[in-house]
Amino acid sequence: MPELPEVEAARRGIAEQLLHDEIVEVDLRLPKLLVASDGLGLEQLVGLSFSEIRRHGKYLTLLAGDLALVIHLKLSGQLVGRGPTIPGFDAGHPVPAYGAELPHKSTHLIIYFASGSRLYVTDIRHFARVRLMPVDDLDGYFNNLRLGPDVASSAFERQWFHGAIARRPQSRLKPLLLDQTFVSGLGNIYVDEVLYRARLHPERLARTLTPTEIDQLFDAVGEIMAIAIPIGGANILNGKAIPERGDFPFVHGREGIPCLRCGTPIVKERVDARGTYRCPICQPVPDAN
DNA sequence: AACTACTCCTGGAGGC
DNA sequence: TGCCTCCAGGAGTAGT
Repeated sequence: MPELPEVEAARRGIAEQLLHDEIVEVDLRLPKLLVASDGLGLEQLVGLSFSEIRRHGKYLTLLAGDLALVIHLKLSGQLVGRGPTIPGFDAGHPVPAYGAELPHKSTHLIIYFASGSRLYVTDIRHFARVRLMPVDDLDGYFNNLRLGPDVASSAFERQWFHGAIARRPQSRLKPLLLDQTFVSGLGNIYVDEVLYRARLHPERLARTLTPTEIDQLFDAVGEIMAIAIPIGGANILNGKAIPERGDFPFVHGREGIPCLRCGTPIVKERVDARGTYRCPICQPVPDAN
């Protein structure tokens, strides 16, 4: 699913290929994709162009005039750029059933630009949302979400992390890292990757971590992001699997496959109703806390 | 305030 | 092969 690296790939694609290109038409095919503030509609984007794009965690914000689009791809959303004068990009969850043809049954929004470029929003499961609001409402919207620091930003800092872990002593590590108000950007796949790299069991309690283990966890977040972001995430790059991605993801989705470190078969379990993968030797079950 | 449960969806996988 | 059932899960919201 689209997590920070995939959303960052979308941010870069839009930033490099679709800014400052006049919007000439907007085609909303799945009305509930859009959540618009009172009195606003996507047709008000026509004649404007996107001037800036920001990302915080898994949220993207596009600015056009005094309007803002806030996009969340949720479980299965995808942003695709196409055009006669741009390289194009595919970021997020692919829609394999329909191949490369666009638009298709799961294409829910198309934004047409003056250059001939198009931005497609696709989503198999219809969970993604695009919010349209006045720029002046952005701060209020994000303040209300109370997002933690973006794990790929300078705000995600080692000493802060030690303190933040200490403030959530009773939390299990996996639910804690998935909590976007704790840190922002990690989802089910990358939390598994981070905990595997840090050799920590998903249900360890925060208060049982030694300072060294907190450092390992902090470092693992940065290292996994440093691997995933340059390749555009775990799912796809430019619409197809990434042959050069090697073994990545290292643990998620690898049930029964030998651990890359010790050869023990990876196990799949449920933690808070989420499929969770770990190495039973590298990430041993904690003692009773 | 801080938990948990429920909700939204449909392609793909598995059973027979 | 085909029909059926079930699963995947981020985050907003309602309920406790």
